[in-house]
Amino acid sequence: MDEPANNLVRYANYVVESESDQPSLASRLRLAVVRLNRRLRAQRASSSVSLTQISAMFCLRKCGPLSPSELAAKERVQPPSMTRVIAALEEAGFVSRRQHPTDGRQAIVELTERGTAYIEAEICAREAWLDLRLAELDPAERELLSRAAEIIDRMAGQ
Amino acid sequence: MDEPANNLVRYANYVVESESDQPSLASRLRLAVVRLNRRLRAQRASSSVSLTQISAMFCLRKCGPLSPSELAAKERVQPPSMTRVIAALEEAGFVSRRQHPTDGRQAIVELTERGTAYIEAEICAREAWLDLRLAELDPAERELLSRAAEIIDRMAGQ
DNA sequence: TATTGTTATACTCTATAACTATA
DNA sequence: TATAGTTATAGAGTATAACAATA
Repeated sequence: MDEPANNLVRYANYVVESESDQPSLASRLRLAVVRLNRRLRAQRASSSVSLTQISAMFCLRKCGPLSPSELAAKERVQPPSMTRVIAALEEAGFVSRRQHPTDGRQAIVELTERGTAYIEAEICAREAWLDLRLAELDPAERELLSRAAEIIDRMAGQ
Repeated sequence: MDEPANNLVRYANYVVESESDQPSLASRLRLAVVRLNRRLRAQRASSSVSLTQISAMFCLRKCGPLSPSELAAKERVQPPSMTRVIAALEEAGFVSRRQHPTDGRQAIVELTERGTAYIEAEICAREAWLDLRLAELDPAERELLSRAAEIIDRMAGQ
């Protein structure tokens, strides 16, 4: 798994392969992600739930109840950031908090029925803009993005 | 170009195709982009230039000198947001501002020599994290991400 | 002493509304 | 009156540092 030399070789190959008058793959992927993220955040106006909050709720739905620290680690943010996300979700009634049965320091955060329903239903409407953009692509492009989403998420989770 | 009915059909097909126990492509792509964006922003600590500023400089390098409004439109942000980006870049000496020859209201923003050098050189170092992640992929995955970056940027630019 | 979580504080990115200067 | 740009202000998202409670 840990083969820096090999990675460097492959990296060199990849650089050499790229056309010299075009930005690197890293540059292009970064700019694409920055711009799509900006557009997605701009769609939040119609909803009271932010992208960050939705991302955390997705994580809870996928993983089940988690402590704030676990949730912060999975979302790759610092604990104080997650404190704020959880507080907002709790106030909205989308997650509940209870004490850990044996460790008084820990809390356990889980989706409420309302939070689950929100994630499973309202998100579709919320994603209308992206859904439309995706619908304008041809099936091969969507298939490509589907695999790209998997790779990107894997990279971001490292 | 404008075929909503066709898009709806294709959208329906795409929904039917997806596995019912898996989040939609829109959800997965959105979460992947949010998480990678977060990781990329976290890499900014070592540099004084933000992702947003770099994105604007890339645009200037690609398009040549632009007015603040044109730059804001291309980056899909509001003019006041671009005002701040330009001010920061100007203070850092990466862009310069001059008056439009005939229209006194307009300004023209362009990369300085220093800004051009920055974009063409220092970005590579700045993207070390993403470069490493990309180097760990196999060539087919990088090729896939290269095409995905193109599609994503096109979607975000609409 | 180490871990979990929160509070305090600050910075970036973005937006809208209101203003100034020019056309 | 319309356009280009800036200033004022606000809110989201994130971080680090310092603190409290528990193990």
